[in-house]
Amino acid sequence: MSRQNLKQAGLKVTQPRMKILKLLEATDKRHVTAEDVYKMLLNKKEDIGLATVYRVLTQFEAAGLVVRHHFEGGQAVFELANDDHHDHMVCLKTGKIVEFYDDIIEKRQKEIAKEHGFEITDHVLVLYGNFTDKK
Amino acid sequence: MSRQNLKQAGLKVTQPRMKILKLLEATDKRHVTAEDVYKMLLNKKEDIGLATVYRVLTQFEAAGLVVRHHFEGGQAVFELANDDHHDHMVCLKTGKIVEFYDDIIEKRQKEIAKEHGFEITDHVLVLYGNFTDKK
DNA sequence: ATGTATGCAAAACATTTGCACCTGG
DNA sequence: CCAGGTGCAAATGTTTTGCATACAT
Repeated sequence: MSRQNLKQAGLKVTQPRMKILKLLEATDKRHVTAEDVYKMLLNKKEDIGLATVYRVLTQFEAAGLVVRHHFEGGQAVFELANDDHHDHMVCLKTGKIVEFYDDIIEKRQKEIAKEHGFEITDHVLVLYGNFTDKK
Repeated sequence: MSRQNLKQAGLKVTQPRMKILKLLEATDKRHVTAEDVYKMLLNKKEDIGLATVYRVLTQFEAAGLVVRHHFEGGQAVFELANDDHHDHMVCLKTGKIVEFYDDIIEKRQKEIAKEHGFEITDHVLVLYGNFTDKK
């Protein structure tokens, strides 16, 4: 439950933090910008400043509750962190984002890093393009 | 030769464009920010505005002469485009960037895209971490 | 000549920060 | 009560733009 997540993260359970976390859990958009969150809160008549949204999301990121991505286009997008790692496919036309995970790629990355005496702390794999199928 | 590249790209051969292109070809740093370019030009007593550097780099990108990357940390970095695609390994401590290419990963990306009815126009794979070896 | 490029300063963005006030435990 | 959190406005850092001037063809 949200309240627990915040406490575990060592964050005081305040209204803004609770509201933002719940919103992230409730929304059907897995990937949102700080501005998105801010506007969604405005629509709900919640009175939270944009600066606070940024601060809270940054704290959530530090706590591992959310992941911040820098896809194309200035704004960073945040997604609720779920246990498993995954990469992204971003449609340049519609903005649609699909997540995927591939063991072969993950394994090769580790091998390649080792070959270069490199220790991976994180990685980003994003495919940009567009969906061609019916739907 | 630089002059040709510009003409082929449909860009008028002006001093700023020539100087920036030559600088990119001459420097040993493959990855530079707009600010880097601007400062390098200042050091050479070339009088080119930062705005022009941005404009020119953006045109070069559109022309396929350079590639723009958004690694961690606000600024975009540009690299001279050479025929072959490659991915990057970025050291979070030193900023060192190593390029690599792996057929297995490239192939899997295409397969995965196909599985999702997705047409890749571009992709980004960056490993963040740090080099552990001697050097 | 003449349409395009440039330089400068100002604007535009996304994000961060300073500070007085509010709030959770 | 009191450290920490919040809102607002102002600051920041990067990139873009408007406009008068300069340049390439």
